[in-house]
Amino acid sequence: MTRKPSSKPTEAELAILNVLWQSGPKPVRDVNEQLQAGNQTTGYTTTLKLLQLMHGKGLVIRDESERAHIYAAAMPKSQVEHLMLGDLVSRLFGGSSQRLVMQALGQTPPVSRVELDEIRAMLNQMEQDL
Amino acid sequence: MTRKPSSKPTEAELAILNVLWQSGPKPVRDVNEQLQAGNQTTGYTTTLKLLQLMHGKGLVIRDESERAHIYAAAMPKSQVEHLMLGDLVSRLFGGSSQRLVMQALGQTPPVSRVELDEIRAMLNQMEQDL
DNA sequence: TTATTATTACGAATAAAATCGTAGGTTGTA
DNA sequence: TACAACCTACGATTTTATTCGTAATAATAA
Repeated sequence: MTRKPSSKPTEAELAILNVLWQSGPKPVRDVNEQLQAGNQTTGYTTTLKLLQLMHGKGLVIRDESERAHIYAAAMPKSQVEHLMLGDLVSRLFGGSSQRLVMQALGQTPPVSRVELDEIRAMLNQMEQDL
Repeated sequence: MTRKPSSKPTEAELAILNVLWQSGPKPVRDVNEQLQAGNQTTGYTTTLKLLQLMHGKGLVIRDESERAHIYAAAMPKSQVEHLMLGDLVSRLFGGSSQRLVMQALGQTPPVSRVELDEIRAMLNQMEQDL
């Protein structure tokens, strides 16, 4: 199996991916425990099943060399961020990522002066590359 | 009925809200037709049912004074944008809207020089209010 | 009036996502 | 060996979202 992942992960799948991105490759048990930490109440076999489904979809890869399979995210987090931002931009912001950015900047809590400067730096960089 | 909407709309619900935001209050038939325009293939009663469910959730309001009820979005688009951005920020960007903004700026296609300036203006404005 | 058409309400079918229980097998340990 | 703990696989259930068909009624036209 292991198809190429073209569509965005579901909610439960994203929660799992977050664990894998944060902690690196892990067996099911560890993934499940870390989910509990985030006040989830997911049974072990639920997490297992989800990981198996995600493997089928190509969202995760796994090392089966040991009895307890080790799962890892198939895509870097930035790629899923890109996917999901693109989705939101097209479904809610009429395809304009600028509009998304403007709206996001207006969110509470406001970003700090330092963060504003970092964003400015990025804008300048982008203008260079333009 | 008509509870306060606290959670984000589903995909199909968002498609309907987009129509209502764009065209203003409309009867079911018009909403359905505009959905078709966006290469959907949704039966009339499907749209009707969705609108009824959305009404129950408080996502839309309706004027029942005429036989054909007139539906309207219950929230301004900006509020749903806020809701959904907040959701994405917390689920994928560790609560940092700055990270979301930076990632969004890196998206293709890149924003234009004019848009960059508009974003800069917004940053300056935000710094004022800080 | 009668027939056609439009509209709501709503049950029910279908689809997608998430959850769980159990069977079957491996490993570790007394 | 025998028992307990652990693991995968996977069917089945539950929950949520989406879609559709039909009945009841109102408006409209012939």
